[in-house]
Amino acid sequence: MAEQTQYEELARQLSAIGAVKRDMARILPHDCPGGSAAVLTLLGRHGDMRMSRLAELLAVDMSVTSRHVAHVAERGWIDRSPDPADKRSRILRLTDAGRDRLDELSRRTTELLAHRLGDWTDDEVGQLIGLMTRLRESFGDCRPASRVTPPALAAEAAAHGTHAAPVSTQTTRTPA
Amino acid sequence: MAEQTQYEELARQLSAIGAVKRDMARILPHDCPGGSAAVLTLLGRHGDMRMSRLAELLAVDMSVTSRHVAHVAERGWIDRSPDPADKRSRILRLTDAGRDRLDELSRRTTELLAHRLGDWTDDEVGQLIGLMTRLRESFGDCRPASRVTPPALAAEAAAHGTHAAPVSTQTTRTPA
DNA sequence: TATTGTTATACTCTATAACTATA
DNA sequence: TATAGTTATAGAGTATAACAATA
Repeated sequence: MAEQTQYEELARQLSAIGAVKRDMARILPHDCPGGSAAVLTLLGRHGDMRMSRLAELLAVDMSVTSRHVAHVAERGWIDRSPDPADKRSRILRLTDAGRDRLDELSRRTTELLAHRLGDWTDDEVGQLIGLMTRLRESFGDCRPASRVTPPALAAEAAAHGTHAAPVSTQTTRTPA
Repeated sequence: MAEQTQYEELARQLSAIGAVKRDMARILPHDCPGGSAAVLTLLGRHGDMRMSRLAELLAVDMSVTSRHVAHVAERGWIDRSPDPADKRSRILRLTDAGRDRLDELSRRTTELLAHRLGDWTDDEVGQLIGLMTRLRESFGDCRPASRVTPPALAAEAAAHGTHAAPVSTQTTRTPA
C-alpha cells in the first residue's frame, strides 16, 4: 500500500502523460486521427471482430466506436460484413488497404519512439509496458456504468472468439 | 535500444491509458474539469507563477492555459494580480478557497487510487512514477514548434523563480 | 423485452491565428 | 520589433440519450 504523496504524484504523472500522447498523435497522417489508428491497430492484433468486442478493447462507449469505425470504413480500410449468425451485428475486417495503412502507422510510431527512447534499454521499456499494463488491469472495466458489457457477456464473447482467423501475430497476453 | 515489437506495444499502452485517465476524471466535481484541476495542482506544488511558466508546466499552448486559468479565476480559486515588474504579466496565486478546492481534489484522487491500487506495493507505485517521469523527460518539450519557450527564456524563467515565496515544498526535480 | 449498433447533441481539451498591451 | 496574454475558431475525443433493427 502506497502513501498519499505517491498517489498524488501518480495522478500528476497521469495528467501530464497527455503531452507524450499528443506528440505521438502529431505524426499521424491527416486522414487518420488517433481513433482511426486505434481501430486499425486492434483489428490487426486481434483479427476480425464485432463492434461490441472492439468497443470493449478500446474501452470506450459503443457510440464512440461506431464513429471511429465509420471513419475508417469510409476510407476503405475495413469491411463491415453482416454477421450471418446475428443480423444485428457486423463483422469488422481489415482490407488490404487497411493493412497497408497499419504498416505505415507502425513504421512511423516505431521511428518516433526509436528516436525519443534511443537511450532506453530493452528491459526498461519492458518494465514500463508491464507496469502500464498492470495499471490498466487494476482499473479494470471502468467505463461509465451504463452499457458496459456485463461479465457474463464478456466471457461469452471471449469464448466466441473472432469469426475469421487472425492473420496477425498474437504474441502478447495483454488485454489490448 | 528496444525492439520494434516493444515500441508498438508501448504505443498501444499509451493509447489505452486514456481509459485510466477518464476514470480519474469521473470523480472530479462538476465545476472543476481536468484542466482546472491541473492548474490548481501545479499552483499548489510550485507556488505563485506567471501564465507562461504555468503553460510550460502544463505542456500546453498558452491559449489553452489562458482558458483554464480564466475558469478557475471566475470561481474565485485563484487571484491574478498584475506583475509590478512587467505590466504584461499576471501573477497567479491560489486563494484560500482554491486551496480548499485543491485539498478536496487530493482527497478524492487519493481515495480512488487507494481503492484501485490497493494491492500495489509502495515500491511498485514508485517504479511506475519513475518510469513515467523519465518517459516525459525523454519526450522533452514536444509542443508544436511555434510559441515554445526557447531554452534561453526557460533558463531566465527558472532563475527568475516565482515572485512570491512558494509555500509548497519543492522536493522533486520532475519537470512538472 | 433485451441487445446491437447508429445518430444527434453536448462537453472537454487542444492548437492556430488574429489581436491588445507592454517591453 | 518582440513578448505576454486573450479571444475566436476549428478539430478530435468522449458520453448520454433517443432510435431502429433484430433476438
